[in-house]
Amino acid sequence: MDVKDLCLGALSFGDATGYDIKKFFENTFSHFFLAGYGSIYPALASLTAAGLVSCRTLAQHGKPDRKLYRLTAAGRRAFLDTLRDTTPRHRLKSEFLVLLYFAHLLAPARLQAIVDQQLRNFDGNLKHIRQYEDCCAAAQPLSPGAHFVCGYGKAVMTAASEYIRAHRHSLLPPTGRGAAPRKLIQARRQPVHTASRN
Amino acid sequence: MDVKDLCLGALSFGDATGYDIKKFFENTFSHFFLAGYGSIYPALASLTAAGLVSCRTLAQHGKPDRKLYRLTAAGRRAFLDTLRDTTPRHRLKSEFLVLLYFAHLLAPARLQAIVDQQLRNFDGNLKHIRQYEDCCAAAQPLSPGAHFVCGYGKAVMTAASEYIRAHRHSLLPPTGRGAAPRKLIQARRQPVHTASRN
DNA sequence: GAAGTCATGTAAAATGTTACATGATTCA
DNA sequence: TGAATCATGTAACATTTTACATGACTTC
Repeated sequence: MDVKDLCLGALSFGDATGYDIKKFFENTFSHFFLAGYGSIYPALASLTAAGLVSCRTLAQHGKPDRKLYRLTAAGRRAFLDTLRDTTPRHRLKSEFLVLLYFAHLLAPARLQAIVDQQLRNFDGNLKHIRQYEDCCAAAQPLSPGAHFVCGYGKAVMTAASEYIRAHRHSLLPPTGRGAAPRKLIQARRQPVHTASRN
Repeated sequence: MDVKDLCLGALSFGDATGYDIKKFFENTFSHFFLAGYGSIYPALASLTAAGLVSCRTLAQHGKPDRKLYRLTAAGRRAFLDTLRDTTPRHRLKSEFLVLLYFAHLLAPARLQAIVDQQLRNFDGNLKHIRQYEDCCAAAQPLSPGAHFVCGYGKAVMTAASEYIRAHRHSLLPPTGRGAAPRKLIQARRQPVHTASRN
């Protein structure tokens, strides 16, 4: 399932331009699927060539023409096929966790900054989801799928935040006012024969 | 942060072959970073060319020669620089959630299968993390980073599982013994003008 | 006056996945 | 006898990211 398929999905809710589709992705999928213009515009071009979407060009003054895309019957069928056949993968790619795994090689201040930044990100994402829910719910009730997915995002990010807040101390060397005078902990050089056998 | 950097990280725990490194990734990073041979072997070749790792070839009978890689001083420095400079991103890419977002276009049986499969995956991953913790802890206490990252994985996947178990019914049309005789719910055709403006 | 929004795209570079190719040994 | 483990790699393909290029209008 790639950006092309997601574009079909976005268009299943109505006609849109590439720009609109990016907005839609940001509002709706931001916490589990992202795409930039550099993949959306080529995807739309390729879908048009394949006859899965059609395109009406609307002239504008000053700005580039708006290109309004619409699902064709073939496109709708293709999307349903994708939904039927796609293997539901679920992959996390986290430099954040990699860095924390190597906490013993990081300066304490760096570690602090990384953790704080991630907590802010989660807070921002949570806020974003809540806004999306409120703003959509004002217009019409969210579809069950949208509702489920928002709830999932909130549940997971809340759990992640709580875990981080509860356990961040275990990564940091004991420091600060009231504690014992700051003792720099040396990054232990690991012995060079853990993973090898023979 | 790419596979090359992760290879340096793996080698920071000791010399290893490409094969060992893949094992290491699977044991250690599997829930937030994966790489296959097709990216590991080229990465090691390129690191060797760049002088960040050195390579000893050990002949074997029948099998291809083992190539034992070791971090060079430059490699160790490069890895520390990466740890210092990498922006800690954290991205989920989930076809699972995309499919659920479009629950209204999925056959009920398909929806069931998707959800069940994902729950099994989470259970499997949780088991995998627990085994890793137990097996490592038997040898030596886990590093704080490793411990934190395992705990994070468990916390998040547990929350995800619980959320799914608690809310999956909201995706499925009411069905089954005891309930009202199965009433097929038609996938509502969405009107075609939600996302467009103008 | 600066920043943000609307609006399109291309091209190069980086990255990663998949399939292929080989083959002995060990375990059930 | 078949599957799994050990062990390497290449080549083609797919995909994504990043930077570039343009430019008017609106809001602070």
